[in-house]
Formats: sequence, C-alpha cells, structure tokens
Amino acid sequence: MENEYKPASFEAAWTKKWAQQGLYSTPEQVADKPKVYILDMFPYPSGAGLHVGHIEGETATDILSRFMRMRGYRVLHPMGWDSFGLPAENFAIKSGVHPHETTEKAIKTFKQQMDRMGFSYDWDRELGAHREDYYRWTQWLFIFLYNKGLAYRAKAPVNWCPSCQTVLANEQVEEGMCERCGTEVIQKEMEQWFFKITDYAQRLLDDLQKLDWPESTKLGQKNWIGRSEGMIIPFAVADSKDTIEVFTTRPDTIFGATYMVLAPEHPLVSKIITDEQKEEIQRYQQTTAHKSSLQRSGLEKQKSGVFTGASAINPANNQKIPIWIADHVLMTYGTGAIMAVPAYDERDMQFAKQYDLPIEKIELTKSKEEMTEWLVQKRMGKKSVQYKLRDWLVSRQRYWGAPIPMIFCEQCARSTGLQGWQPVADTDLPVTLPTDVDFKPTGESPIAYSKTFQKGVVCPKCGSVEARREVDTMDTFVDSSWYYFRFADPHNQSAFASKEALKKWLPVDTYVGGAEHTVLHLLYARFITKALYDAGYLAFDEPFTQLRHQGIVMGPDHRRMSKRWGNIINPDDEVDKYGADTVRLYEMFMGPLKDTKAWNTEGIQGIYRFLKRVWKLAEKVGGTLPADVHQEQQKILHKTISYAQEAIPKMMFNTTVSKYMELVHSIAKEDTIEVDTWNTFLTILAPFAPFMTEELWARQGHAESIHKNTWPRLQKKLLEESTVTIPVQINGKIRGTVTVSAQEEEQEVITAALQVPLVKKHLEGKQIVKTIYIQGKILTFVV
RNA sequence: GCCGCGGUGGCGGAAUAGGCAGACGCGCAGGUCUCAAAAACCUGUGAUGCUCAAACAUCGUGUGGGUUCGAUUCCCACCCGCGGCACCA
Repeated sequence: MENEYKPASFEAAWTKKWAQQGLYSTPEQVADKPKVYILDMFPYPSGAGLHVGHIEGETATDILSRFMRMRGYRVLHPMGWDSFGLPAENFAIKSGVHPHETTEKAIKTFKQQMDRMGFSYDWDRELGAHREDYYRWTQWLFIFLYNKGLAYRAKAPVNWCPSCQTVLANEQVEEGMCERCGTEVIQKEMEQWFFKITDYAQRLLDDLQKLDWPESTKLGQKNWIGRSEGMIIPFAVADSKDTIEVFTTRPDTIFGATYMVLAPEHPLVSKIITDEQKEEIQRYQQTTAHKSSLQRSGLEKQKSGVFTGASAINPANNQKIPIWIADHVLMTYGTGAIMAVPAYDERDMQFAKQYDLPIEKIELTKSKEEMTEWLVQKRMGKKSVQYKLRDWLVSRQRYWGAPIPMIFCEQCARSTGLQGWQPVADTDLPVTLPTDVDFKPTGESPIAYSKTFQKGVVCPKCGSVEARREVDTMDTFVDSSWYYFRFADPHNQSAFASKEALKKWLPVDTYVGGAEHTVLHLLYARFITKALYDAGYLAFDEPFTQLRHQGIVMGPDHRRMSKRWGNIINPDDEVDKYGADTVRLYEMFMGPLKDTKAWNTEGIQGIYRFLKRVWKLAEKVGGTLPADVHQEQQKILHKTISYAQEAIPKMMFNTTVSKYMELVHSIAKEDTIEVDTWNTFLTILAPFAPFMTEELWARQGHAESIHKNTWPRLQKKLLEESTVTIPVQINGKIRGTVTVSAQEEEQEVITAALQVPLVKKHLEGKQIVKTIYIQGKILTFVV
C-alpha cells in the first residue's frame, strides 16, 4: 500500500530539482554535436491559462526534445510569450487594470502550468514581446525595413466601428459586425504604415517547394499569394485622350468583351463621367464606401453597378463598349478595371443579365498563349503577373503593442516636401510605451492622450522641436515574425541576435503549432526572414525547415471546447487527478498529432491504469530469467526501441505508446524483470513520462538524472526473425497459415501449405492454375 | 461557389511500395478478490449463420463501378462530414 503510485508526491519536487540543477539549460559549446532547434509557436498568455490544446503541441515538442538530447544532439528548446495584444487591452477597458499587470500575471500562470507538465524549456532564454528589451528590437526591425524601403506610409481603408469610435483589427470584425458591440463596421480611409511584403510575393511562392511543411499549409500560402498570369491591355476611352488599362487572364476572349467595369475608387472615374451622370455616380460611390466588409467580401451575392455614360474602344476589334462602375471590381487587384466577357465569365454574365448588357457568344480562334503573343506583337497589350497578396498593414490604433518608432517633423516636412517622417535614432530605442493613458475608446490611439509620450521629442534629423511621435502601435504579428531569432541570443544588448548565435542555432528545425496560423504568421515570418537575409543578417532565407500542426482537442461531447457548452477540460484538474505524466501520455495517445480529436474522460483512465501498472512492475525488478525467455524478451524490447526511434522523429506518438503497452504486457507476464531490461525500458519511456521514470530511476539508487541517459543502442540482430508465419490463400481467400523458416525455398513452402487440412479441403477436386509466392509474405493458389 | 482534408467495430484509433482488417486503449459482458462496493487482476468482445461451445462458412473499411490471384490501400463516378478562401477579372 505504501508503494502506491502517487504522482503528486514527487512531481513538484522533481520540477524544482531539475530547475536547480539547470538540467534543461541549453548546451552552449558542444562543437562535436549536431544542433537541433525545436520550437513551439509563441503562445498568447491569456487570463484563462494554458489549455489542453497548448499542451498537446508542447508535449509533442517536449518528447521530441528529450529524445533528441538522448540521441546526442544539442537541443535548443525555448519558450516565450506573444504578450502584446487585444484581450489584455479590452480587459483593461472593462476593468481598469493595466495590461502590463494582467499580462505578467498570466505569464506567471502559464509558466507554472508548463513547469507542472514537466516541459523541458530553457527558462534562461524566456522572452516576452511586451518587455522593453524585446520590443526595442521589434522597433529596430521596423526601422530596418523603413531604411530598406520596405516600410512606407499610405492611405488605406480600415475597419471602423462607429459606436465604439475605434479602428478594429480584422480579427475583431465578425461577419461584418464589431465583435464587442455588434454594430456594423464601416470602411474608413486613414494614413497607415505598411510593410512591402508584395515585393517578396514570387519568392515566398517559389521557396515553398523547399520546405518540409504539410501540403495543405503550403497550398494555403500559395492561394493567399494568389499568383495569376495574364495581360494588361489598354482600352482607349472614346472621344478622349485617356486610356484605361485592364488586367485579364483570358486575353483569348477579348473579342467577346462587351462592356468594361471600373472599381468605384478608380482614379479615372471622376474624369470620364458625363455631367448628367455625376450625381448618380457620386451617390453610388458613397453607398459603396459605407458598405460593410461583409458586403464587400462577396457574401452578398447581388451585384450593383452604375453606367458612366462613357465608352471605351476594344483595341482588338475597335468596337465601342460602355464603361460601367461596380463595386465587385476591386481597386486593390490588377488595375482596378476589367474588360467584361459575359460569354466566358459567370460574374460578367450575371452583371450583364442584371443590367441588360450585350452578350456576345464568340468562337475562340486562338489559344490563350497564341492570343497573348498576337496582342504583344500588335502592341495592344503586355504580359503581366498579378498577386492577390497585399502589403501588410502594421499600424494599430491601439495601446498594448510596440510603439512605431517614427517621428513626424514639421520642419523637415516643410523643407523637403514629403519627407516629414524620420526614424527614431537607434540610440534612442526603445520608444517606451507610456503608462499614463486612458484605455477608453475615443477614435484615436490611446497613446495620443499620454502627457509624457511627446515630451522633449525632437526631430532625429534636423533637431527641430516641431516634432511629434507616431502614436500608433504595431500589429502584434510583427512581434511574432522574428522572435525565433531572439531565442538564439536573448540577452544581446547590441543586436537582435549575434551572427554567431544565429549561425549556431538557426533555422528552426521543427516548428509545431496550430493550423490557424497557416497563412498570416507563417507568411510574415518568412517575409521578415527573407528581408533580413537580403541585407546580410542571416545565412538562410527560410525560418522553419519542418513544420507540423497539432489538431484541435474537442470536448468530451465532440464539440469545440467552450464556456457555452460547459465542456472545457482544464489541464490543472486533470493533473490533480492523474498527475502530469498521465496527461502527457494521454494527449499523445488520443490519436495522430495533426488530427482533431475529442477528449475522453474515461480514455485518460486507461493511460493512468497503464502507468500504475508500470509503477507496480518496479517491485519485480532484480532477478534473472531463463535463457530462452530472456532472449524472447530482448527481441520484443529491441523491436520496441526500433519502433520508437523511427516513430518519434515523425511524431507518431500514439502508436509508440501502444508499442510500449505491448512491451509492458510482455515483461509483466514473467515473475521477475531483469535490471537491464527495466533500465532500458525506463529510458525509452522517460521522454514521455519524465516524472515517473525519474522517480523510479532514483529509487533504484541512481544519482544522476535519467534524463541524462543516452538512448539505448539498438541491437539489429535481435530484430531478425528465424521463422515466419505465411498466410495461404486460395483465390484471394485466406484458408490457413504455414510457419516456415524465413529463408525457405518456394517449393518447400508450397509443399508445406498443401499439407494444411483446410487448404487441402478447399483444393479438393480443383485444378491449380497458378501459384504465387511472395518471399516471406504470402502464398496464393489460383484455381 | 472554389480549394484542401477526411469517412474503418458501441467509441478514440491501428494497418496502405496492394498481401492474415480491427494493433493499443475505452466501453461492454462474464469471472477472481470482497459482507458489499470501489480498486486491481483474468477471460471474452465486428456482424450473421450453423437451435450451447468448438470448428466452419458467409458478409464486412461511406455508396456504386473498375483494375488484380488478392483492394481499407490504386483508378473512375457519386454521397456525407470537417476546415480554409471568398466577386482576385
């Protein structure tokens, strides 16, 4: 009874001891060992604490890290916090508690929970996006991009909630409504900072092929970048000197173009319209400008348009075609103008029918390629490649983020025209986030109301006091676009990371996180990496060599975990009940890492039972087995080792656990367990169940941690089977088996098979037409 | 609408260079222990037929076809579920 498995009695003590020993600190100078960098996606430290989904991915990387250490690699396995962001700020608006306080508190909880799970992070390298020594380098990155011409300021439509009087991030707009108050969100033009990710569109597309990522994720990126090849063809405006360029991927259909459509924001709209049309068009433009993102994103199927009164000349056949304006044509893609070919485009057809426009069913005489060449030769158009990808809008009219390190100088603006914006001098970084702000939404950045933020600001270029800081902060995706560099050298005061440290650890070898980051985070990180690579800061241009996603963990009722359903599994409760090892093992056993799977309250007990059984087995350790039993057991042991070392790097944890269970069944059958077998088993189980194995290891009298063991050497000889059991088929149906030696000749196997009673019976009175034998696999008679 | 992923016992899932479908776990049933229960342990567990059992046979991996000695795995058509994108010319 005293030897009952009570994880609570030793898990916390080991966590403490491991930390004291610095067991998981990253090896710095181990020149002869290969490196591996295993990383989890930067978690947002929410007030709700770590959930079972976090734990799933983090357990996977922890097992992999522990395994790789045992295999002789030096492993970098760090953790940090994506700690800027909206939830803390929204909470501050409601409660008045400063986001810094909320965030630090949440981090503390997260860290405790992770420690409790036995995750082997090197906490000396912990970092947080909201800490000054981190965002100082986020700001450096902004200035770096600005200096390279990759950050610029421009007018852009933003989401605006008229009720909350604030700009919303895209994530805060749910089906066209403000997530907080439910008011319809409108589009508003504001001056914003952008990163020029579009410069990298082609490379971001091309380099996907060199990555070991899930195909679906690569495809998601590919679609998001959205490359399409076509032509830009200028159409002359009738009775005018103006031309309108259209982009088309179907130049072969140009003879069927019966009208043209411009985006409402198209610059030529105001120029070409006739006076009679002016009012109608202005009214139209106003209604479309106020349309919510819901309608603009096409969820409203009905199209609407208005005729300009002007016409254009189709260069291919000199036909006069009417010019329309409609908001289903986007100013942000192509040229903001299209030639409409209703006969070959469903949308054009819909619009044509709606407004009774001509539809011409023409015959296509040339292929797309031929027509492209023909138009190029006739100088009627030029080849063009367009991307859906747009530049990255990084400005946020929000408090809880890294201040954009730019200063606007009136003096400079006057003397140099547009050059009013100046980057903050490197020596003045960080631009510290002020604390004297009001979080209540006012329509302007909360920082604008700080009394201290603009104090003593002078222009970094001319020294003028007519200077004021940018009051917007950066999108939190900027924080997470470069954090993996910082882990290589987290305390560096003179660079985001030293070249040596980067060379030592980067790129990330294995990256694990949720599939919801398929597009944005991963694309941004790749872009930043390429920009830094081009400037010579990095020796690689892709940050994450191998990427894997963990699936969603659903509630026991197979629904998404949510307060609404009351089906949330709190990992703390589970650890209280069963201990961390059980929770770890269960999360891995539930199914393949990438799959969506439901938590099963009874299923976890099966794992608990398994660990209790292992615990009890320790009592049997010590004796010697008869030679033949020993031999048999060694075979099973080494088969398990073989399976595990193949499967763990592939993150096939569920089947590895089941192989361990089979091994336990096998060794539990005997009255005694040999010490060597036991030690080997504990060692291979240690990455999965670090607490129990450490405790049992220590109880055996070992002074050193089991986690310093090396992975057992596989004895390949033991894997070779001397005999095999071969199924015997007749016309594809199994009728029996024969056990023969592995190297047996075909003729001998057939002879043996013919002796099997059932086979004999089924062959009776039949003619064997053909016999197929596959060495050591199967024997088939065709009759 | 387009793209992607998936459909295997009562449940989570194993097994695909085509070769004994259902490993492992849960649940369930029976048993051991117990005054009893829990825990633990042992046995059985895809369906159907053969009036117990064993043995045997037939069917069986979403549906319908095809290739093959042999298909969960390959090919064609379809149905259902999940996820992403959303008027991108």
